[in-house]
Order: sequence, then C-alpha cells, then structure tokens
Amino acid sequence: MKPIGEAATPLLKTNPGFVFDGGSCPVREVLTRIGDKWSLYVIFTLQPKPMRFNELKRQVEGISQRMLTVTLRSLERDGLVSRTVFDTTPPSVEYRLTTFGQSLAQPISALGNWAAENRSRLRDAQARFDRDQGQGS
Amino acid sequence: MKPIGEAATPLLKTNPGFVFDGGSCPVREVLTRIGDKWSLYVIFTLQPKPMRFNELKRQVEGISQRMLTVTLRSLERDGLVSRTVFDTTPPSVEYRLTTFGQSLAQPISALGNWAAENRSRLRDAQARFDRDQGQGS
DNA sequence: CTGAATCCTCTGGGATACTG
DNA sequence: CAGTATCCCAGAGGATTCAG
Repeated sequence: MKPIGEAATPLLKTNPGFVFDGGSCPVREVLTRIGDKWSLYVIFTLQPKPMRFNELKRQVEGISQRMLTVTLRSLERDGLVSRTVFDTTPPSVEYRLTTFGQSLAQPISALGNWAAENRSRLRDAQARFDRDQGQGS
Repeated sequence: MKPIGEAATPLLKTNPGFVFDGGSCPVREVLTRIGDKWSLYVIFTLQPKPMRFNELKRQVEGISQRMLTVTLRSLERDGLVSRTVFDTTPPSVEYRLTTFGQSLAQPISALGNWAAENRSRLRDAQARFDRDQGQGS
C-alpha cells in the first residue's frame, strides 16, 4: 500500500525510474524537476515568508488545488520546501523554503533579471521574425 | 492571470514590477518560451561554436528531428539563434547563437552551476523522502 | 542534408467531488 | 482548513513519411 497512490494513477510521480544516467547534464535534471508550470512560482511566493496552504493558494492565484498539492510535494521531496503540520482544531499546515530552497532562488533570480531586461527585445525579435516570414522580405 | 506577488517583489529587488503574472511576469514568459524540453540544450550546445543541423542533432543526442527543427525555429524567432543557409550541392545550414542568445546563456549557467553543485543533495533529499514515505513510520 | 507534414501517444494539469 | 481521488482534455513531443 503506497501512501501516494497506486501505480495506475499516481498523484505524485515518485517513480524511481525517472533518473537519468549519472553523466547527464545537471541543467536538464534541474529543469526537469523545477521547470514545470508552478514550482518556481511557489518557491518565489514562499521566499518572503512561510505560508499555509490556502494562503499560498491565494497568492499563487491561478493554480489549482491539485497542482499546488502536487507541486508542494515535489518541492518537499527535493528538500526545497519544508512542511509543518499544526494539529489544531482547524488543521493548518505551514510551508516554508528551506535554506536549500533559498539557494535555488538565487540562480533563478539571474534568469529572472535577464528576462526582465530583455523581454522587450525578445518580443521585438518575435514580431520582426513573424513580419518577415509573412512578407518574405 | 492575476498577480500573486502583489506590489511587493522581495526576491528580485533589481527589477521593479517583477510580478508573477502571465502577462507581466518575465520569468514566466521566459520559462514559457525557453523552458521547454530542448531549448536550453540547444543553446548550450551552440554556445561553443556554430553548428549544422545534423551535427547539432548528433550533439543534442536524444532529440528528435522534429523537435530540433521546432526548437531552432523558436530560438530563431526569438532572435537567440541565427540561421544561415549555404546553397551548396548538399544543402547545409549553419546555426549559431546570436549575441542575444549568448547573453541568455549566462543566467542559465548560474542555474546550471547550482544544479551541478547541488545535484547530489537533491537526490539525497529525494531518496530520503521516498524512503520515509515507503516505511510510513 | 535539411526540413515540413501527418499521425499518435503520453502526460501535465484543470475541474470536480469526497474525506478527516 | 488541508488534502485526496477521478475524470477528462489539450498539448507536447516521438516516430514516420514525404519533399526540396
């Protein structure tokens, strides 16, 4: 009996077969892990302060409850986020970035900076490309 | 959708207006663009030197021909990669990173460095998590 | 050699309903 | 409040085929 689900319909892919060979590109490994639709946003949102589930869900508005759960589980599994349960009358769970998770936020910031600085250039290039394609120069 | 960071964006202090929004969050925009399965690898592979299609395909081994074509088109559209056709008897096309593309390689390297340095820790955390889950205490 | 087009599969992920 | 379990669909991407 697996806690997360049967092999047929796994909520989380804790499947051990996903690991590539030892010599694989680490970038690929990392991007495969946190390059999904929500991980980075959750990490970012948790950076300022720990949050509870619903608070987090509100902040990362747009995320479905399922994906928030899945994403948090993944991040927890990676040791990037810690999960603390308070067995109060209304159950509350606090999620917070670990030091490890905070360290990941650094390189992500670099990418974010690049993105912020070059977004317009990117869009411009796209527009030009599309225009040229249409007219055939 | 809606911004999840409110007005406060504590992580990227260097970038005002760095908000997680589908339309205004540059990180999301960039990741949506080059956060696919192959773009980064192609950029990486092209970083040392320009390459032709098949050579590139060999280097990024594992990529399908279709995805290489699609990926290159996207990168070209974004102005990250330039495409030069040599109308020789056996047609050859050279792809090379633009200066713009090279600049993107920088932040990606930061992420890559983090990945390389923390891969074992990541795996360890995953293994521990999975083990704990499996035993169910 | 370079690439476009088609087919088809697999999985990410949203909506929803149900537990404790 | 904090999840968990199903259903289901869109889209990414591999394999294959055709074309310049």
